[in-house]
Amino acid sequence: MPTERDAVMRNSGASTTYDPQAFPPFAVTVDVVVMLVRDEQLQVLLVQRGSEPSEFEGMWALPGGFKRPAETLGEAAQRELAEETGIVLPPGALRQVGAYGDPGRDPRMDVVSVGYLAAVPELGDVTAGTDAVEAQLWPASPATRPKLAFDHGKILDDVLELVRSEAERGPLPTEFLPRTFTLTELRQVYDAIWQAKLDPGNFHRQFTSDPGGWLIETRHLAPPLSGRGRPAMSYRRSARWKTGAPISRPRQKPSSRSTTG
Amino acid sequence: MPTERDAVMRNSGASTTYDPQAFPPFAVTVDVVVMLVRDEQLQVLLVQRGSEPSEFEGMWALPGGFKRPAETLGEAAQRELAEETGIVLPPGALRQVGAYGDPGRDPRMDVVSVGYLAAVPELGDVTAGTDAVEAQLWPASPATRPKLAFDHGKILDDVLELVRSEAERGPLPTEFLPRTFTLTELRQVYDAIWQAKLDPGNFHRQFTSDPGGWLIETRHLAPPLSGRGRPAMSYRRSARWKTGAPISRPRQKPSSRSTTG
DNA sequence: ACAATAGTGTCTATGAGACATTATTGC
DNA sequence: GCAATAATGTCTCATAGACACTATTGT
Repeated sequence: MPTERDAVMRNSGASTTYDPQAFPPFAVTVDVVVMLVRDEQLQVLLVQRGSEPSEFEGMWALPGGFKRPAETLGEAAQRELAEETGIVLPPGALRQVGAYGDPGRDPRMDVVSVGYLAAVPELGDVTAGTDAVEAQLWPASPATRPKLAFDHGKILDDVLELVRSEAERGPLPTEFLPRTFTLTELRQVYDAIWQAKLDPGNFHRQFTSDPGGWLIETRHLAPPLSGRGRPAMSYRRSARWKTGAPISRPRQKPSSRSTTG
Repeated sequence: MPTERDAVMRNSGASTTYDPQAFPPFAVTVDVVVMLVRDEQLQVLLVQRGSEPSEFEGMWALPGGFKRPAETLGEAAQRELAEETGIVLPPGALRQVGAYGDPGRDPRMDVVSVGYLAAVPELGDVTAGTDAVEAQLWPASPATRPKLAFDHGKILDDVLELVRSEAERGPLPTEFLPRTFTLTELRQVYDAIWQAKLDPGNFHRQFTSDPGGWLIETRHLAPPLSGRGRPAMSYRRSARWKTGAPISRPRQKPSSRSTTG
């Protein structure tokens, strides 16, 4: 919190001009990670930058922009996302990831950015904003995505870890699905998040073991995605599902490692 | 991230003056939650504010202050804590909690604050800073702590949830202890965090079940705290302990509730 | 019938938790 | 010996996981 003793310098640190109302001015921005599951993997919406900071001209980046004084950080994230990509999120769809304020992260100015995550079932029309040359989905994995401008690669890495971790302790994975969904669809979300192939039978039993605890059974059957096969029961997320999950991250991927020395 | 289209208003929103370099200026501050375990409960270091914002005159608050452009958010937190309380933290002792930027959270200016947590074994000399009237420990629980200035109550609530959650998935509890410690001391930390009374025998077995996995056995015995009883083996945290924990939060406290409908 | 998907049953191994028992110290 | 604390042993119950089997659809 501001204290007069520290309210000193307009020019980083060295100045000794004392002014109780002065403080080092920062730009505060929000960056939004819009994530979804497609082709069995997590994908993220990126925008291609215009020519603005020459260091990052034409590079891909997270959509985002300046916070305004009269809005909350979350409201800023929602507004900026809509302005830059045309995507309108339902309230509560955003969760904060963290704040990023390393010196020099933006060569143009002193800026602190707050990252947000929006897990969505799918994207409607994506209309690239005025300054964004283009907006499209990319695989979220560091191995398959382009190099990102600013420190957005770090933000996205943090988001990936957050998603994988949250999947073990909350209903975040259901946010990747529409209001009602089948257990197979939900399992595919977990598979994408953890890059796993969870057992369908065990998965079904785990999520239905506490009726009403994790999921609510709708009385409606959903046809199988491939056209063939038995129709599946449709579920929606339970309001009681705040913390905990009936499932945990598999210990290791299909590579045989026993590094328990 | 800043984009010229959004770099408009100096007066929240309505202005249409276009200036590619302008942005709404914010103060960026850091607030530090210094937490420790004492008297079987989590306690937090608070400072009593001077007369600065009259709304919060004499109230208790988290130590903190302005970020400078040339330092990271974490460095700012470390520096501000030292300036206001005299506490010097080892590197890596701080972890970010979140960013807080609701309009009006500080009546004096537009400010976005980033919260940090430092879990420490104990406090050295606490010397109240120039603007802080006093600095002392308070119980961290909402029921027993004073009402805090600004939105610091919300920040502290978030920290408490973070601590309780992190205890289930990482070595954070060991940060409340010195470099070496006994299993009884570690168990008492978990007890304080979760307000539980974990079984000593089971606790011991869980943390020693994977030798070198969670803890490293030093070859040194520590005398019992009360003077009597068998001396305990001393341990230090394993470098391998990054994620996961051999223990999980007890389902419910000693009140008989079976609300699993 | 057959393929494909949904859902259930069964068995096993692991681990948490309750609780008793042994070990090591000071008085 | 006795009190106090540390550490281990034992038992039970719940559950994750592997995997077989049944159920329901379309072709």
